[in-house]
Amino acid sequence: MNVLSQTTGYAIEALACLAASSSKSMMVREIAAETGIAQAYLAKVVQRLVVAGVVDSKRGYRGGIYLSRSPSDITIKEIDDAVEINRPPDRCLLGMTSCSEERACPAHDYWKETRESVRHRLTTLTLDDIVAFEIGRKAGDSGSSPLGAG
Amino acid sequence: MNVLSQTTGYAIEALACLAASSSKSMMVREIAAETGIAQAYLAKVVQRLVVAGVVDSKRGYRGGIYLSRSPSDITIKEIDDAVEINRPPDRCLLGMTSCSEERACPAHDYWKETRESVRHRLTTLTLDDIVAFEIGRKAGDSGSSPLGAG
DNA sequence: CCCTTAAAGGACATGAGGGTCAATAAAATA
DNA sequence: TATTTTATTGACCCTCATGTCCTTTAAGGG
Repeated sequence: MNVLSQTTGYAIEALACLAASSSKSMMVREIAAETGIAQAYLAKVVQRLVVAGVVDSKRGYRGGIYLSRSPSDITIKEIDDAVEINRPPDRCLLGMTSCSEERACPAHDYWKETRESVRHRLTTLTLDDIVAFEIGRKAGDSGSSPLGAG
Repeated sequence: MNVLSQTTGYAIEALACLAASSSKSMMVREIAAETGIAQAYLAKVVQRLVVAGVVDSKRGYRGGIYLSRSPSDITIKEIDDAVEINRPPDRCLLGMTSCSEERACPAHDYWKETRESVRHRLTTLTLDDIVAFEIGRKAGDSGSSPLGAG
């Protein structure tokens, strides 16, 4: 049971790394080194963020990428949408293809509410929250999560 | 955002079809015809259910498959476990590999609770509930779901 | 203008999920 | 026993997510 893909996870980690950096701009290579994500693949992921306008980029000498907005203004949902292009529609909770809005399966309404709840979290959570997580992580801290036990 | 795989969905539909049938036993071919699932693939899926002891089978002339227990005694979770062999562990809500129980991401606790809620639904919901769904479907009925709006 | 540098982009590799097809094994019946 | 029937099994194919490698394009600095 997964919500965001591993690739979207990479995007989040990379952007959090960028947002947490003291310098405004970073090279993909630096981010890859810090996060441990494979550089060549991360470059492809970053490309999608550039296309979506989440980050801006500059080529060549002294090039790199930088956030197009404040971290508090970039939601996880937005990052996910940027990365997951041509996303297949959500399946029924039970995986049944015969389940539809008109003829709901026994878990249909429950699942609809749950999906909506998750979607709400994703639009509420911003890069700032992730940065706090990353900082805490480096400090060996186990500080409380911004959203609590939900 | 998917919970059960398409293949598990096939298993549920097939078992519901079997449970709803007036005859105790059905051939895979019949179930495939009624559900619209590809026969050759359904045979493989059914095989996993046989191995897991959810259904029994008989080969040759007048052979077929039949439920090993009452439909009210077969949970969706059990079907899922039977089908999903070697299932990879659940990812963090945010897809971050660096998230763990020791150093939780900002959505960790929330996601843990949500996962548990879904798991509970899956262990509560039985084949009987699905059969009711299928029967209502054939009748063009839009009857209420056994579990309500959750 | 030439060289270096870093993002952009294309070609290809790999593994899992979903799916097909043909061969094999057991069960009933003629 | 021979034939039919149906589950079982193995080999193969397609698509997609993930990932690597190599070339191309733009931007600065000498």
